[in-house]
Amino acid sequence: MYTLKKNQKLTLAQFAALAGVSTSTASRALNDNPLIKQTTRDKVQALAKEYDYSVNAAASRLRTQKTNVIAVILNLIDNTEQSVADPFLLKVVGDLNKALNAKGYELLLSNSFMATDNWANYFITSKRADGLIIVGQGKSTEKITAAASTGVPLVVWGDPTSDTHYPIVGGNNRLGGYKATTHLIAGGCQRILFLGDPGHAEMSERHAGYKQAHQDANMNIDPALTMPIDITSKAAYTCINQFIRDHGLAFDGIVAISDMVALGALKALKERYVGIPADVSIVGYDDIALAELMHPSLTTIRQNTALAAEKMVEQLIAQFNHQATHSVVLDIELIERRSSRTST
Amino acid sequence: MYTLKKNQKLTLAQFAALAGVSTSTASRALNDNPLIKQTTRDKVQALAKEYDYSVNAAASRLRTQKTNVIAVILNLIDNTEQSVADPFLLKVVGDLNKALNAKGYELLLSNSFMATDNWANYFITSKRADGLIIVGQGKSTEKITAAASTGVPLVVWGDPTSDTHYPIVGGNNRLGGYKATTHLIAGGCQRILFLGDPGHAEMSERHAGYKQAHQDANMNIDPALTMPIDITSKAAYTCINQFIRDHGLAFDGIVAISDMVALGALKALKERYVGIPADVSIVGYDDIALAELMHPSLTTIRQNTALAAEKMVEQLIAQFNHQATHSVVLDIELIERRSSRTST
DNA sequence: GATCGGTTTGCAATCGATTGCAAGAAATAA
DNA sequence: TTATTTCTTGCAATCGATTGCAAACCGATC
Repeated sequence: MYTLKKNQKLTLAQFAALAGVSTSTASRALNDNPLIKQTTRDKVQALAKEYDYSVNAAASRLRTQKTNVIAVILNLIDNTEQSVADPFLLKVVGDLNKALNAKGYELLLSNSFMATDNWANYFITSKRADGLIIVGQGKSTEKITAAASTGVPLVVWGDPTSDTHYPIVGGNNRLGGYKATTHLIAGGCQRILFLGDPGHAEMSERHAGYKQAHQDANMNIDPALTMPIDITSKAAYTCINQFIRDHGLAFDGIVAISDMVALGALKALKERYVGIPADVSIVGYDDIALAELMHPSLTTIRQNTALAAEKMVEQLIAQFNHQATHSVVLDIELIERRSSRTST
Repeated sequence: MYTLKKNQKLTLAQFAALAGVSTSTASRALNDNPLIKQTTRDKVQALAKEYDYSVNAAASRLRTQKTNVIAVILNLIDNTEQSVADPFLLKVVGDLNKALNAKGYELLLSNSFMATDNWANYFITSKRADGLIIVGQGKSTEKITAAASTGVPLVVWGDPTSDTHYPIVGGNNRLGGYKATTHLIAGGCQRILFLGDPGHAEMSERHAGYKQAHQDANMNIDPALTMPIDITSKAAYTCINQFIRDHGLAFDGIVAISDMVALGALKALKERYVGIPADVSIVGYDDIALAELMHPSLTTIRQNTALAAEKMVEQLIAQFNHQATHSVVLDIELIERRSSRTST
């Protein structure tokens, strides 16, 4: 008994012998196949626990052509260092992990720097995973389009209004940009900086919302206030410093493309003793855990990543079942905190 | 030609036929086996690219009994919500991803909540991964010990001074606690709070450093100043508020167990208009990206996670090669910023 | 032209679980 | 008792790549 437990490499055949059944019965019993009598199933499953037997995943995957693994690819923006350190991205990964596990899938983590260029080939054809979840559209969507065109099941976190043949899950970016800007305008801001690169799909939508908000308020839009920077706090910090050096404090509000960007801006302003929100109001994006901890706490647009993760998994599974899929736009929410003046 | 490319499911046999060689030659050529003539290898590899052929990982794993996958388990502290959102943990994951990829391994992400209780069995025996990297010792090390006792290759991120049969990689926690505390004492602090639960291995070491620093400075240690809280900013926030309500501002320094904890404390203090560092100095731990962005920027103990990740992978690979392994203590570094008074 | 040494290639068994099909057991009907 | 139906179970082929061993090949030497 004991020695058997120690013997790690129980094979299904050996285990079936122990249980006194054939391999087919053993296999079916372990998979709770109703073809097998309930009492037999119970007995076999109990024995499996006792002997620490578990199915060889490699063999099973070879035979069934299913891996129950989903590859999650962090599609970082190429040259920049938005990097794997971005708390928001990692939060998404954490939520995906939870959502996938809930559906019985495992999560294989990759980023766009490693792996090959041919995602479909590397992950799917070679049977490493059953589907792809790509976090971020990057600046170009070439690789994504290429993968999708091979018919590989995939879902993207990005801007859901993009017109694509694959489903995209994301927040309502235009509304987010709109709400953020409107909130600042309501608080009395006249000249609002937009910190983020509109060349990127999601950012472009937010920028559209930013412009819309100006129009609706009959304010004209100064293109010089749109700063196309990388999505990092450092870029924001540098940008604000540079801007003030060049033009003085020629703004009274900031719409930042992420909380990290907002924090970088905040730091630059504080160092110059600019009052927040007295002199400049700031709105971030994402609502990462730290937004609330800042001083002043950061007004921001919250994205519901847990729900997003569920939706992504849902859309992916739909593809496995050959059901129709569609992009999903998630509601966003303005979280008012202390970094912005309240409407008067 | 074109139709062939579209036909996704090329098998090695079919591919070999295309290339005009046997499966064995094809297989060897793809693996750069020197048995095969160089020109043949080149030809086969070129063809593989052209036809988008890649080996079926499931079949390969079944045959070779190697997966080239490492399972990374976030060993969260059970009841609390240190959660997958902790930036430090996720930073470690990001670094591990990089270090593993560099050595040709893929990263399967799990956390202690999912999966089964029997890690060795679930991941290794069932051939899902070749080894385990466990991030965090949790509050009990039962599962780890159980897994290690089966002889499974594993490495732990935790307190390397723990006496174990498996290698642990981690920072010099005692020195970290010591340096943090000494720094505060040098800055004139008299009553220093310790925010973190000494019941946890790493924390216990840091606490030992904290005590040592007091002794070396001939200061006595007030046990009432040690606050055994969860590793979350929220717990810290609550704790500080409670403490001040009960005892007033009966401290002038804080050693926090993580930057997140420090930030929670910081928030509570700022809300009460306590001057940082004028009234209270704070030192965090980890040096997450946000430490620098805080206002005041956070003095903290930096852990070199990138190096740690490399060391962990190294120790794991050593086990694959049946070489001796050992725990690794990494240097830590005090990063002086603005949340603490400088030595006078 | 036969033989030898060395290089290059191919045959066929193997890894372990799954599953279509068919046989065996049990239960019911005639 | 035998025929028929309904449950259960088992046989054996299959998934696709790898690799020990042996065969084929090449040029050179005797």
